[in-house]
Amino acid sequence: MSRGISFEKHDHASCVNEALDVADQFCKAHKLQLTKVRRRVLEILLGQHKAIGAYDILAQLKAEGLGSQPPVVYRALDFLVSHNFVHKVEKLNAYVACSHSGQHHSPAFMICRMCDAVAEMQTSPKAGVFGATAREIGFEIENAVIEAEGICPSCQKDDAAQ
Amino acid sequence: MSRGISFEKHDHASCVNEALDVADQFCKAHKLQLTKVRRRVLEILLGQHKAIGAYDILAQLKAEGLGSQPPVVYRALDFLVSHNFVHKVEKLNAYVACSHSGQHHSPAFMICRMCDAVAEMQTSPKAGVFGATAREIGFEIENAVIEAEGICPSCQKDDAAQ
DNA sequence: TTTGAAAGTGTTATAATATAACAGGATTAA
DNA sequence: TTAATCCTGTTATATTATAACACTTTCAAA
Ligand SMILES: [Zn+2]
Ligand SMILES: [Zn+2]
Ligand SMILES: [Zn+2]
Ligand SMILES: [Zn+2]
Repeated sequence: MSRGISFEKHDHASCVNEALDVADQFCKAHKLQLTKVRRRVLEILLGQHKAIGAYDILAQLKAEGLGSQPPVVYRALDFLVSHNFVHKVEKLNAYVACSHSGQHHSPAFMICRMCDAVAEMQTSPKAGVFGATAREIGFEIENAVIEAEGICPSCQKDDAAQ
Repeated sequence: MSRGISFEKHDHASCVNEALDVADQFCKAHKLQLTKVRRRVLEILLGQHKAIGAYDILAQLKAEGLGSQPPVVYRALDFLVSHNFVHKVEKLNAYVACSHSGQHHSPAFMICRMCDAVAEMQTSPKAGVFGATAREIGFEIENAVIEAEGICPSCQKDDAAQ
């Protein structure tokens, strides 16, 4: 399982650029069209390690003259989600850029309720006690939503400093 | 961890009655008002081991003359959820009666995408690999959404029978 | 047993999230 | 270059959820 990188200090500019590069290459390789709108939505989401609502994204697109109606952003999100460039955080009805773009994987999230930061990590839903119980009762897991809410390391420090 | 009882054949009438009894007793003991609307919403949810949307519940209440506007059902759901008689299934934006009423616990769900049945089981979010990783990166888990989608045993059988 | 505070309900209005449907434009592959 | 496919623009509407305020019920203190 990978680390929750978004909670750690890192070179975010190159974090964004690398992810965009990966997306460009993946789409080229798989003959997918990473169009202007789609690429821009991904870029907006990559801008922050937070989950952003569809209508907030839409507001940005609008300001940039890149489409003004809900279907525009929802279609872009559908594309990005279906190819795993972006995930939906069900608990927030909001969307977050993937930290492991292009690969099929089962994400899990840790959501800070103070600063709204979201860290993604990888899971194996069929492993562990949960998977064992599923097998035991004969339930075939196809995909899993795993989202923990709590407080991130940096907000814990801030809290303690008071 | 308890079994996914809703996927198993069981005496559902007594399953409902027991849950209502537990709720009655819990509310009495904790001086909570399990009012007509609240009790009826719980009963409707207990009727099926499925997640039901707020507006579907509202439609039933309406038909029974028990309140006709959204806030009525959302307030009842707020009460029932806050006391753990009911859980929200985030993936479905829908609500399901708890199978372990009255006790504080961390539910996890298995949702059949064919018949919509929902089975609840108990988890310890802080245990396992996920919890370990959270501790490692210093994230304090307060609560977790764990919802697996897939196919329940009975739908698998039906499928195979084709 | 009044009476006042707290909790619950009824209702109107509106916010927030998401999709259906169809016309038109761009891209791709014959 | 043409047909098929995919993408976008737009209107309209569906679905889920909450704010705000008036009124009623419940409960407990006086
Ligand atoms: Zn970054
Ligand atoms: Zn934080
Ligand atoms: Zn039952
Ligand atoms: Zn099923």
